[in-house]
Amino acid sequence: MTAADRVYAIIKQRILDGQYPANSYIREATIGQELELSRTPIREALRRLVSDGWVEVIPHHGARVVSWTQRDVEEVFELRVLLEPQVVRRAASRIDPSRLDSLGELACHMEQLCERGDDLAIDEIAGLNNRFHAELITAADSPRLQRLLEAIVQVPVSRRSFHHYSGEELHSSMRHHREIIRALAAGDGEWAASVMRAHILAARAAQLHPPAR
Amino acid sequence: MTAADRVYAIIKQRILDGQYPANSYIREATIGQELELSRTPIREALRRLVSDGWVEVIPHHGARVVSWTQRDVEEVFELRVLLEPQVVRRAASRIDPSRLDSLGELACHMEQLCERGDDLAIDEIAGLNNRFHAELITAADSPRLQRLLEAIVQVPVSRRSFHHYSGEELHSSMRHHREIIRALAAGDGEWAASVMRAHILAARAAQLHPPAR
DNA sequence: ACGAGAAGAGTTGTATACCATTTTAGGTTA
DNA sequence: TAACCTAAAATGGTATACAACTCTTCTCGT
Repeated sequence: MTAADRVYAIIKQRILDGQYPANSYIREATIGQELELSRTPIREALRRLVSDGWVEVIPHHGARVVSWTQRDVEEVFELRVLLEPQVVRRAASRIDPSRLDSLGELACHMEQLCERGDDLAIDEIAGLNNRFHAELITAADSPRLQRLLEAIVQVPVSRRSFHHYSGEELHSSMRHHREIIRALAAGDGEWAASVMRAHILAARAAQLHPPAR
Repeated sequence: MTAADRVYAIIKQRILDGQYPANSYIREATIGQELELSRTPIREALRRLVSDGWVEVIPHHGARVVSWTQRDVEEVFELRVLLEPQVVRRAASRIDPSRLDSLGELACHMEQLCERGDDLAIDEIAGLNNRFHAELITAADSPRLQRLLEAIVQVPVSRRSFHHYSGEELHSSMRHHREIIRALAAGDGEWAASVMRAHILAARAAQLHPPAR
């Protein structure tokens, strides 16, 4: 792994952490001094972040962390509704039993955390949920589909999404996981895709129209 | 236009020409000497080509021209079947009359060329067809959808695709264009999406199973 | 003869430097 | 007060030198 790769990962992580807030500028010299690197690998990392849509460049002024509007969130959900069902549609005919098992374990773990229901548990669920989706993408065995999803499913959107869920919505999400596993085990891609579609649309509804609590 | 821009264009052209064959390595120093530039702008051009999917970088080993397998082509069509209908689904409720007019002109122009039927005309049709799809994407007004499509619809796939068409397939493609325009004029996104889906699936069939001629 | 390991060539990765361009802030002047 | 000018600071583009890595090949020991 080269220095530019590391810088890319570090900056991305800091954007996710909120350490680099939206609309803030990332100074090449500043981060270069901090990591004890020259501007060269920093610049390369920033270019990649630009082409991946994490930051935007204002000419002669710098690299600014992009800010997300409501419209951006809607655009992402619109695309996820198309692509994530395709993931499981493919996975249904390709997944092997061992991966089904690990999906089951993830679902089980998430359900247990769901019973606790506190904020920390919800954070953990978010992490496990990401792993769940990542396993599915691997099972789908389509590098391009994976790349597209990674390009649009910015974690800023999904990271704290479960905090928008009501208890009912959270349980519903868990049931979706189980049903997707059953559909995959049955090798039924359309069934799995339908559940996934509902899963994403439910997430969208929770995100866009947070229930009063 | 910077030197890096020129290098980008030159390398891309050479890949299309076959001057840089698939799986061959593009040496930074070699092309640098040839164009009398340092490695810096060449590197930047290569990085851009990587993010556009034309070449891939093996760390410490070099930039290799990507090779397309049958599977890659299938993957791309699978994604286009999902995304391109979404383009027109959105466009149906957003397109304005002037753009409908220019789509009509493009369709008209393509139909005239279609009557000629020689190889040169078919090349021209390919260019106009790209413009047709580009207009639709603009009308869809979704930067992310646009980015995803640009990321997967590599010209190596679409460039010579019309040469695979039989006369019947070519005329069918022209009728699809007209029907998409009618559906958009009617503001019916699902109609337009269905035709587009057929349009892409027809292209896929022509590409994957060339008819005996 | 054969495998392990080292040396070397070739290539990419990074540091540093230079100048141009542009923006911003601050100060000056009418 | 307002317009203008200037200098500082940052990026943008490129060149060059050196460091680090990979792969190949050749040697050496068994």
